[in-house]
Amino acid sequence: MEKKKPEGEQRENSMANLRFSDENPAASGYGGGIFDMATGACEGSGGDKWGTLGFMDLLGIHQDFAAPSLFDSFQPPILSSPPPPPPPSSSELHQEILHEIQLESKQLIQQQQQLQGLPSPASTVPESSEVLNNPATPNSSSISSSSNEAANDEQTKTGDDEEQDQEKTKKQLKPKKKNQKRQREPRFAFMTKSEVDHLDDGYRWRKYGQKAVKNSPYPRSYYRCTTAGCGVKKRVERSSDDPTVVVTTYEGQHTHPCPITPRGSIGISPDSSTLGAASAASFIIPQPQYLHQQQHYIYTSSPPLNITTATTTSSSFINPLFPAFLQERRVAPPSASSLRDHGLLQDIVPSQMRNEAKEEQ
DNA sequence: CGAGTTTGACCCGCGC
DNA sequence: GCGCGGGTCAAACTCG
Repeated sequence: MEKKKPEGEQRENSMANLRFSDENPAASGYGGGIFDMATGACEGSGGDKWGTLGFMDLLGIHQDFAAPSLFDSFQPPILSSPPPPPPPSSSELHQEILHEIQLESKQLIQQQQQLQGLPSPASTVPESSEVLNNPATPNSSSISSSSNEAANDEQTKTGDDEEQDQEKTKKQLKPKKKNQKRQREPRFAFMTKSEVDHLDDGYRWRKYGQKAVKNSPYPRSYYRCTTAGCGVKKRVERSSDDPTVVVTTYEGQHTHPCPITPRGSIGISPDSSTLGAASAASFIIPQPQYLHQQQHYIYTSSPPLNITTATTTSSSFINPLFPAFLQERRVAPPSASSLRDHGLLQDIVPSQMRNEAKEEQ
């Protein structure tokens, strides 16, 4: 069995050059920007709005949880028009991300169309978000998580299942209801220029799988938050185009304060029930130990945020998926108009960054 | 001994 | 319908 490098050794360079990108900026009005930790300056579209923020600020030192009313203002991913095709010059990694974005957007839209008539602003929050944001309300109709499915299975499993059970023991079957699509939870992805695969974000993760990634020599690792009741997952993979870039995708929201960060409770109501009920932005990325390093960010989110105007008031924009360290400072998205003029990928990855990636190859 | 990792097998969704 | 690839499970294993 292969031995991992000591964690401490890995962390030394962790999160150097973080990048965040919106997974569907075309729909959300969000675009990428590179945040330079060393200078505090921001590059790329909308960078000026980032420029005044320090990294510690971004990481949510001044966290205050969003009130439900703020969440109500969150717009669902409704695309008025199909997203533009990715530019032909896109890297494979970015194309993959885009593909995922588009798929998820499509699925979410379909779900909304099916499950909702005329969505009101409050009800248009993607149901997948409700799942996450309401962990304490198992009666929520939107919940289709495995626990609920398991409960359903328990109820539906009776007589003729006994024979099947024997087969299942061998097949590791975890029967799922047909016609009940497995819902994808909201995602937040970011790219990290780092030598370390698994970034220490302060939460405790347990690796539950690893898969080889097609067209990439680097495997993708799957992690789950080890905190009981917290179903947050994250995928970590290294870009095949630029091995120095690690793509970390978070899925779900933490329902608990950061367990290992001394200041993990900063701004976080210790009452997790409050978080759940209010769909509070519990996606807290704590203060890592490597803040002194120069870091670049591109933020991403999924499902996409439908920021319909470029001037979406940063104070009212609270996405339950969006990391609190970005929300808390009301980080305003870059100009949406600048995003619509380009392909999705260009929105996700600022041109400068893409140039960087090319140069590095 | 508990927690975390590895790894092969399995399930499922999607594209062809 | 089939194959592929992504995602997950769980037994075996390692480590502290």
